[in-house]
Amino acid sequence: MKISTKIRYGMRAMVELARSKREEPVMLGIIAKNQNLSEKYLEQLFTLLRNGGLVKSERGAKGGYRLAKDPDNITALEIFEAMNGPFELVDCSINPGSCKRSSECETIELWKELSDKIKETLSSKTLSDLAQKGKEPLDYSI
Amino acid sequence: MKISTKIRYGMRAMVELARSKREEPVMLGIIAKNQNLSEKYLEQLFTLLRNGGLVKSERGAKGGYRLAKDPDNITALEIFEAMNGPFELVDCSINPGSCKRSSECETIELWKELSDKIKETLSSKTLSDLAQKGKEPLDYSI
DNA sequence: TAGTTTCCATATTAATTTACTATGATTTTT
DNA sequence: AAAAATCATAGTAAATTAATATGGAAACTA
Repeated sequence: MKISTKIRYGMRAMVELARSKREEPVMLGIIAKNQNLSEKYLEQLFTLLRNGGLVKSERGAKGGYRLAKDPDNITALEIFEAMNGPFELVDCSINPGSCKRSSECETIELWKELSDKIKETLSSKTLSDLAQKGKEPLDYSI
Repeated sequence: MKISTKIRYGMRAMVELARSKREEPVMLGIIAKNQNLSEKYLEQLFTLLRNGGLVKSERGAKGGYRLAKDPDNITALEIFEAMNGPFELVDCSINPGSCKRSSECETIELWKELSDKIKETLSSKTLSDLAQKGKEPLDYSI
């Protein structure tokens, strides 16, 4: 059980956006360079963030991305779920039909409790919390 | 981020063992049948449990497996780690060299905290706790 | 002691998921 | 019209997962 790169990249990209002091939207090229990712791949990740309602995009030259909400109101769980879909450790906790043992299963409660703890922990952290760990705001001026 | 079948099967198999009221060791064939798994596959899973010091085996006819410790002294985390190796959500939390961004990473703390919460939750559950969820002890008499 | 029953060890494989790369269209500014 | 950016979708290589397959070794039983 590992955190996928997709989730880690998405989380870090959001922190970068939150640390930006630009008034203008931030181009993917900048973030891609800072995070050592290809711009094309990062585009896919930002599609997920956009679909999750966490960033807004502006197209064309001078376009880019900005946060869709105040970073105080964005939790790590939201970012996680934008990247990875609704959080669930086991399918049967949401859809009991996915496993025919679920009615008699002695371990389903364990996985439910663990899922709840994880969600609780992730939703207690805001993007502001994460962005403050970075030393200074990002300027992006050249 | 899902719990693998390997971990889930291992956890359930341990609960079955814990619920057994036999004095004799339990044969894999019984557990395989109850859990709808092939005996051959279950053998591999029990090798992991044995290497983890959680079960003891007896070979030959009348052989089988039994718990190596009192179920009060076996935690869900031990079972998890026997099946999946030492628990870590991200490599960089243990080996910072695995990611060259780790010194400046704003999210590493998040993953560490989450890892700790998960370990804490899993180690607070004993095999006894899990076994009690099952209605009655298993008899395996024919 | 021959045969059966059980666990032990390792190799192989099919399916799925992950982590991208590639191609090209669309929108906006200059 | 050209350039700069996002948008959409297809394709793919590598890794991981979830098994199956094959044969051996130990212990009990007739």
